Amino acid sequence: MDIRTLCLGLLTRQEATGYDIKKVFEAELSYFYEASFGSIYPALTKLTEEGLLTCTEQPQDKRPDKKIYRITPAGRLVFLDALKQQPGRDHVRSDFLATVLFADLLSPRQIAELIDARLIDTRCQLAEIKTATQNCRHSSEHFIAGYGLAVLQAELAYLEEQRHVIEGENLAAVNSATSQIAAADD
Amino acid sequence: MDIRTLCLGLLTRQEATGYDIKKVFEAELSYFYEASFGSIYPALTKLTEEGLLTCTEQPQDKRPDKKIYRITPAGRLVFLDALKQQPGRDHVRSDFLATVLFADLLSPRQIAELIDARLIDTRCQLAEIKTATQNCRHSSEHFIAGYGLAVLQAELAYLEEQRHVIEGENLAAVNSATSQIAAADD
DNA sequence: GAAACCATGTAAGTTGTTACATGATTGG
DNA sequence: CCAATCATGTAACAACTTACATGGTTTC
Repeated sequence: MDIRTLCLGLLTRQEATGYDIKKVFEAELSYFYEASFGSIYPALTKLTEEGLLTCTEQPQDKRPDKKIYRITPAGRLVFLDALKQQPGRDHVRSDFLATVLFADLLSPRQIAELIDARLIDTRCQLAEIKTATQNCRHSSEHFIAGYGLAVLQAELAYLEEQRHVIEGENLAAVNSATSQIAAADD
Repeated sequence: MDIRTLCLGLLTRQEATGYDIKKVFEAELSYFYEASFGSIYPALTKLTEEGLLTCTEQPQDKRPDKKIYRITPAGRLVFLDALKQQPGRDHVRSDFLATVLFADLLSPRQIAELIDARLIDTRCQLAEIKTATQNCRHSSEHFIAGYGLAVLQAELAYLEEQRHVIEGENLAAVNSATSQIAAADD
């Protein structure tokens, strides 16, 4: 699902400005989607040209006019149609794991720093999701936030329990990782 | 880290053809990266032009020549430098979660099908990683595979335990505290 | 007084995918 | 006999990011 379609979807919930939509991407959706103004504003403009949105300009003192977008019946139909498509696989892109893949080219200290930073950032992300969840109105938003929390917590636990596998450079490390994978078979 | 850099990194391990590299992306890296031939082949060509790789053509009967790439000392330096950059946040893009976000627009049956398909696919992905792991030689590869397994298992558990939140037709209990949004929908 | 927030938008650039082009070989 | 595997590559396209452009307001 592209940004354009997601914007349309968010507008099935309530009217919003481009700025509002950006905030939703940064909060509720931050775990599984990202979007910059450079993709949101053009998407809204084009959806409006196509008759899927309407736009009301609300003048403001000493600021650009606020453009409030609302979905049209046609827009609703188009979105419902997009929603019926069966979703493909998730796309995960992790610079962290790509770096870890080449841990043998880094010093133990660099590896330790890498993982420490990751732990901090993951905890930070957990806190962000928890904060964002307080504004959720739909049960589906809670479900999604919970999904993100479950994944991040699993990552934290794995990192804490298994970091020694890449931090220590001995053979025992390999055996430990292997047994972890074997245990997962159950 | 872009595909180009990852190709360079994979070639620090051992020589390979573009085809070989594609297989690595489909197996060991499948959980957290994707790459098509359309990005791999041009990347290898360009890296070779820049002197970071060498290429040996090995003629084959009734097939295109096999092009075997090897990393140069310069290539190794460039990669090590890229590896020292602190990795940014993961990028996750999930059509599934984007769809779930609008679960209230789908019928209970559609939601059930959506989740059933997700469970099947997640189990399938788990199996794929387990299979791919059998070829791992480095402890870091085991670590990464374990990471993927840990995340996927957390997803499975969450889905199985929490699917009722979005499936239940009687959402009143879940929503009661916070649902004042009906007015926003027309 | 600096940072963050509010509010919009565009243009250039990056990065990647999909589809096409070619074509033999092997396994179920 | 059809699908998958082996093996390379290009061109058109899609989608998104970054940086630029503008500038007042609120909060620490």
